Amino acid sequence: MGRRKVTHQLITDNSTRRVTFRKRKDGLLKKIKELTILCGLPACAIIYSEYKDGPELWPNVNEVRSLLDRLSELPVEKQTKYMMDQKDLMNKMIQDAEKKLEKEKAYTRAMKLGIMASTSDITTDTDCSEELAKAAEVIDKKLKVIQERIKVVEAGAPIIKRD
Amino acid sequence: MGRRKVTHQLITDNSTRRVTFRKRKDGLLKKIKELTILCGLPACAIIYSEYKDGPELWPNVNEVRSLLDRLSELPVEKQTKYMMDQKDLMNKMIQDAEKKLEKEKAYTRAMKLGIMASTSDITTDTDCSEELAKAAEVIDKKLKVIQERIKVVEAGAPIIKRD
DNA sequence: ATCGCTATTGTTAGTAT
DNA sequence: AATACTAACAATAGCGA
Repeated sequence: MGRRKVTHQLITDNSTRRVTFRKRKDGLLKKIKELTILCGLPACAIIYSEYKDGPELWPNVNEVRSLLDRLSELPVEKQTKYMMDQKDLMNKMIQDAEKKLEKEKAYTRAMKLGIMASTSDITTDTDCSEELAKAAEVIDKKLKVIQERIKVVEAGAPIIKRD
Repeated sequence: MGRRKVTHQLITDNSTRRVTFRKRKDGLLKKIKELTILCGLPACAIIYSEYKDGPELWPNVNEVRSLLDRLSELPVEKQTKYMMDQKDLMNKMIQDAEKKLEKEKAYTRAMKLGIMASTSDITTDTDCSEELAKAAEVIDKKLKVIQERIKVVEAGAPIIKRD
């Protein structure tokens, strides 16, 4: 039959989860591709799964170089500015990362691009996956609200709440 | 009324593009969130836009370090394997990219870390390279405009416009 | 496990406010 | 420009092969 309503909870059944993963991952990558094309902007996604040794990436790396080059042309201050303009959490990360940059030039360049991997690491601990999933949901809602606020504030619009 | 069929082309109208960006970006982030929750895996997305100084990230950057560390621990063979294991639509693009990777060892390094950027300069896309080439042109102009803006902002001009 | 198939739910383009 | 609405279209859950 058709589909069931989305549940927003960890899929416990292994095969179902695998299938869902593949379907949704494909859909996701497609979405990103569309976004970049429709809006003419750079974006990427990194997805880790238990089914592959490494993360699945979007898009390919052909076009990355041009972006890197373009950014490399920018004075360092502005490159750094990308990161500093991000919220507090980013700041710490950057600082920490900067140490590694000295060792790894290539890596450094990528970092300066503001390209970072992150994870909520809700890894499948069968013990408390349920609780974690719920927690994640709650946190996510909070985040959404916060992001909305940020958006509104940055847009310079007053925060009007009506009921 | 409802919607029109998807066009898969750069939206030239500014306001339309902006609205589409916000809608689709939100949808995308939601999708990623769902994927991570449903499948219990870490994933992230990074989206650059002309509307913000820095990229929009999902989810947050708190756990980035652990993820990066985890990746660094992987043996190089498996890091490389990331790309080779792709079977889906990315396959073609990956293979194509692979050749270029050999030339760019440093860049490859960053890639192996799973840190990637992308641009809409998708001149090599096999599907609709012509249209995309056009898009790339437009994007290029956009980028210049953006850089100009950055300069202005750096010069100390406030962007706060409200009353 | 993977693929094809649809009934359904989910997403969003255009419109009005 | 942001928000709300809704029709149309797209994504996909559950099945069967």
